[in-house]
Amino acid sequence: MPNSIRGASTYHHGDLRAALIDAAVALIAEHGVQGLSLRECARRAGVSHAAPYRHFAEKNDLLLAIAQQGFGWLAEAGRAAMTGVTGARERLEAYGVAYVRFAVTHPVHHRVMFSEALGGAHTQKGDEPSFQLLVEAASQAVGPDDPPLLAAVSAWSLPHGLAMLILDGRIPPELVRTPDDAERLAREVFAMWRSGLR
Amino acid sequence: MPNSIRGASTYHHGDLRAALIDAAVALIAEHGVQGLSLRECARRAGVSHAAPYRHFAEKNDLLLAIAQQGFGWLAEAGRAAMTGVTGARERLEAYGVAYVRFAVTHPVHHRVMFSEALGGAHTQKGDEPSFQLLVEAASQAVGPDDPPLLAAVSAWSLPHGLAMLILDGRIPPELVRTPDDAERLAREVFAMWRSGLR
DNA sequence: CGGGAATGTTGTCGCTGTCAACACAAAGGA
DNA sequence: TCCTTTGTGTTGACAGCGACAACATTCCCG
Repeated sequence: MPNSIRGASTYHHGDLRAALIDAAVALIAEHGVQGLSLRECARRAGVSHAAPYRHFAEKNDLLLAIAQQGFGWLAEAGRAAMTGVTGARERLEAYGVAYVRFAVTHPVHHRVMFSEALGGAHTQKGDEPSFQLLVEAASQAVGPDDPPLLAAVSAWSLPHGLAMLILDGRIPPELVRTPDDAERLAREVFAMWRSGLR
Repeated sequence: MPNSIRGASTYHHGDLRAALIDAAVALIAEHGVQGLSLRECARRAGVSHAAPYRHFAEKNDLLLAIAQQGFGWLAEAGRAAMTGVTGARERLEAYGVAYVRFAVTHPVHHRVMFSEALGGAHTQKGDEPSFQLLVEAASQAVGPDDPPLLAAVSAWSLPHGLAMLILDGRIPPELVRTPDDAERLAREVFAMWRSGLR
């Protein structure tokens, strides 16, 4: 029972872990990953400066939790985008478009998921579901003898690069005002690689 | 006359600005952008903790200097890779391959160039030479009526995404042990988009 | 009802970015 | 030659941070 609901201030917060994650996401949205501070998160959660250490051994663990949340959402979005799509290449493209939309919809999560602070963390191993999804789709898009990994890397690089460029503000903002804009741009980029830039 | 050359310790360093940049690059290579510390840079340059402020108004300005150095090198590498290549699409691909090689050869610079800490900085405007180069090449690769910006974005996204994935360690390391490996991988990814993943 | 086990607090440490005040050195005009 | 100006490096200070230890409170389960 969080304080904010109860009104009265209880010694125990109730769901401090989730509150800290939310505060961290908000803080990163305001001041970037570099501007994240455990003490400020604690302040916003109405809790003392050392309380976060009961839930996260160190600052990076908080970032890791955000990343895990993001990878879960991404796998979900990718799965949803691919259901009903039958052609292998169409599935890859659907995943890519959903990838870009996810990045634009959850910019903080996407940035944290691929921030270097998580260097040696769990996402390095290929067992991330969102990545597995991609490799599966890729393996069906190439011949049985071709290395599926190469196809997966190829199919991942394009939406990943586009998403990064958008988040970094390198794409003219009028092209990506809304998630729908970003999705349309992603489709156009895919189309360009399918036809024009051959 | 730097202290290290003179042997004797002189009050004035001689080229502290460059020394600080080099120290910062080394530090980031060891501990990531988050692990960069002006005081540690000063220590490694054999100088007091506040000396860097005579050359950089704040920490971000040091990162900005690294980024500018990187953008210069990138434009240089891109120009070199495209000279002698005549076909418009071949030029775009040559730029992309050089882009990936640059990122692998100067990982710290590439990471800083696209780190969020530089948010509102100069690289946002499209007047970066390395970006101009890309737009020019793209405008020749599409029909005269097609928007060159879209082609540029498309041609940028793929190598940018691949470079990011490599730097983040998301590509199996045996594929990218050396810059030559990375360059080969980049060519294969381009080839895959040209033929297979249509 | 009682005693761990969680969870939150207070206090502390060293480190950092940044500023202000001061010290030294090089350059150039009198 | 001297002496002032300007650039550069130093010392000292302050607040904020991550992290730890010691302590307080509450929850839960036997």
